[in-house]
This record gives sequence, C-alpha cells and structure tokens, in this order.
Amino acid sequence: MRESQVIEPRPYHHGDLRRALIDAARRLLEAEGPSALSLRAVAREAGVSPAAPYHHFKDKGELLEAVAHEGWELLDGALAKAKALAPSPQDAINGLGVAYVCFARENPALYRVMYDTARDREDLPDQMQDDKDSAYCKVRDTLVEAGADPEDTLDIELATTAAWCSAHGLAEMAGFKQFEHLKDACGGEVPFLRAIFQHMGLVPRRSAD
Amino acid sequence: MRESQVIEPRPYHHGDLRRALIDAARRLLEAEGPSALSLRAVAREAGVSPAAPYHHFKDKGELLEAVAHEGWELLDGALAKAKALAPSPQDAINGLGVAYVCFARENPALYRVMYDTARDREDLPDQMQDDKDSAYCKVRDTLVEAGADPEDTLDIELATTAAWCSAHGLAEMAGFKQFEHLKDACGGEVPFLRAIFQHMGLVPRRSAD
DNA sequence: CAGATATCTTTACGGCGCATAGATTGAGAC
DNA sequence: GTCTCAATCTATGCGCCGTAAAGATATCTG
Repeated sequence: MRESQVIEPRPYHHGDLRRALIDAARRLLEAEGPSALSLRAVAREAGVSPAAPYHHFKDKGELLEAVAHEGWELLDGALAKAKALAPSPQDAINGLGVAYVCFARENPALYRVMYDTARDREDLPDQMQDDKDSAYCKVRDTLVEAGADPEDTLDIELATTAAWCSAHGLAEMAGFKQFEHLKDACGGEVPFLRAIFQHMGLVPRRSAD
Repeated sequence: MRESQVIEPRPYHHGDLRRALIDAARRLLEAEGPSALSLRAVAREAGVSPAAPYHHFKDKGELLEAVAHEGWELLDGALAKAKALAPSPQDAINGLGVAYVCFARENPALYRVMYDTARDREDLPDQMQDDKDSAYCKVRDTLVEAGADPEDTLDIELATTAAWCSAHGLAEMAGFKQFEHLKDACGGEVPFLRAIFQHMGLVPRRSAD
C-alpha cells in the first residue's frame, strides 16, 4: 500500500487525481484525437468536477505538458529498443529513424501534443538535450559509433540535428494520403521509410558503401 | 471597376466579404498568432456580425483552408524566385531548401495553418502534386536537372519526398531555442540551414563531389 | 415594378477555459 | 482523541467560442 509512486506532491481525496487525469487525457487523445482534448472532457472522463484539475495543473497547457512528457519518455523507450536490436551502428541509425517514425505513426495524437506544446514554448523539453539516455543523445551517440569524428562537436551536433529534422519531417508527411502509392510501390510502409532515409545522408560518409 | 477578380462566386452587399474575411484572417494570424484566429475575431476584424462568414464559408475549417491555399501560393512564389536566382541546378536544390525554410520562418503562423488544415484532411492540397508549377513539381524538376535519372520515376519521387520531408522537418525545428547556439556557431541562420542541408543527402550522388 | 434570392444581423444554445467561493476531508499538533 | 488547518474537490458564474435558425435588407431577374 505504501509503495505508491513517491514522486507526486501527494494525493488526498481521490487517491491520485493527477495520475488519473493524465491517464484520462491519454485515453481521450487516443480515442477522439487532439481536438477533443478539453480540460472539461478530461475531468468528465476522470469522474470529477470541471474545476478539479486546477488543483493539480495551473492550466490546460500544464496538463498537456505532462502528457507530452510521458510521450517523450515513451519515445525514448522505443528508440532504446530499436538501438538494442540493431546489429551494427550503421543499422542502428536507420533503425532509430524507422522506430522514430513508427512511434509517431502509431501515436499520432500524442506525437502532435508533444510538438504542439514544445512549439508553444519555442523549446523542446529539457530532457531532450540533458538526460543522458534521451532520444537526442541516443541518436548522437549512435552517429559517433557509426564513424563520425567525435572531436568535431559542431559537425556531430549538426548531423544529429539533421537526422532529427529528417525523421520529424518524414513522420509528419507519412500520414498524408498522397504517399500511399509510394508506400505501395516500395512494398509497405517500413520499406518506404527505409527508402526515404536512404535518400537522406544520415550515415556519415565512410569509404565502404 | 469591372476588373474585379472574376474568380469568386460574386459579392453583394459588402463588396467582397469573402476576400475581406481572408485578409482579416491573415492580418490576425500575423498579429496574434494561430490561437487567436477565431471565426468571431475574424468577423470582428472585418467589421461584420459573427454569423456573416457562414454565407461564404461552410465553417471555420473552410476559411482556414482558403487562408492555407493562399499560403501555398505564396510558397510557390518564394520557391520560384529562389530557383530563378540559382546559378546551377545543384545550387537550386540548396536554394529551394533554404527558401522553403525561410518562408516557414518568416510566416510561422501561416505555415502552421497550412499544415494543420492539411493534416486534418490527411491530405496535402491537390495543387501540390497536380499544378504544373507547384512547389512539389519545382523540387522534382530541379532534382532531374541536377542529374537524377528521369527514367527511374520511383527514385525521383522518393528523392523529392525525401527533400520535402527534410525541409519541412528543418522548418519546424528551426524555431526552437535549443538551436540558437548552433546557429551562432554557424554564423547565422542561413549558414546554419545550409550546413544542415549539407548533412541531408538531397543532391543526387554524382561522380564529382 | 415585383418577386426571388443572396447577403447580413439578431438571437440563442451548448461547450469551452478559467476565476472565485464554499463544502469536505484527510493529516499533523497537542 | 480531538482540534485545527490546509489540501482537495464542488458549485457557480463570466466571457469567449462555433454554429444553427429566423428575421431584415439589399441586389439581381424578369
């Protein structure tokens, strides 16, 4: 009983309304999409009054930030798994890209919330650059392992940024119907993603191709 | 006097309320950002009653689509100019990318509306693939001019898509504060963009590097 | 001029984010 | 164990939103 998360400020009446609200939000997001995610609807879903969330979140944006935070953690996990499965650093780079896009495609509403909240603050979440096993650092480290010069930090950062931008752009585009015929021509979504990534010079140029 | 646009269904009382509403929307968008773009605010800005817009647009989404449409036309123009200025096809590819991102950075709210409405319909605007001098076709044609094999249509389409995704991803990322230090290190925003594009293999591989 | 029709206004409904004030309930002090 | 207090939740209300419906008004057609 005493083994609750120990992280939250502490719940009183409800048990853990903060947790319940985030879960309710994610449930709604999955079921109805981002446009249906009103604070009132979340409260309704969680079974509390419309004003109750304000005791746990300053405003709607803060709830969305909490949801987005969990999204980034999920993404970290997905990328970690992809990296672990890759047989070589070169494969890992491609695998990370594919895993990134697949995450975005499988959680479109969550992905949108993640970037919408970041854009509102003009700032990606701190965890992205600071946490040691953040998604960003995972990509950067993998680029180094794949042969990028670890001395040239500017080049490494540029390469990591380029990879991230490419994956993000592809993640957003892959949802459009316009590309269905391309996916078919490539033999499915993942082969399509691989083909696109092949056109993006993400792997550092080495002698062998 | 009779030289009005001849395109619209025809205005009555107001002169051209449809036009005025779109202009008002773009003015608001520029001044207050996308979140302030309510149908009522647009009507207010145009000096009509809150319900007036419904005689010209089915709903709010249709007004946004009209705004987005003008955005795509502006983007087409910006890319055309960039292409005309480029001394070589290779330069043109880079120039198109930079022009694309600059357009997005100079019109952030408009750019967001363009992709938000597209995403809601899961469909990029028809003009993108059909119009002969659409942005998409301009990129594709430039890739061919730069040396891509015009016979391999699948490869061309993949390369164009890759270029588009890269530019879109970079356009969205470039707004985050995280990258300020990278921009500074590169000596400004445009050099930063060029450096990133250099890491994305957009120009078809030819013998000479 | 007369009717039809397109345009615009008025009014109204429900939902939203959020502020405020009051009720309830659990936790620590004694 | 009781008291006190602060944390939590509810009730109510404000102004905004999108949009539907009905009435007023101006323009087009004949």
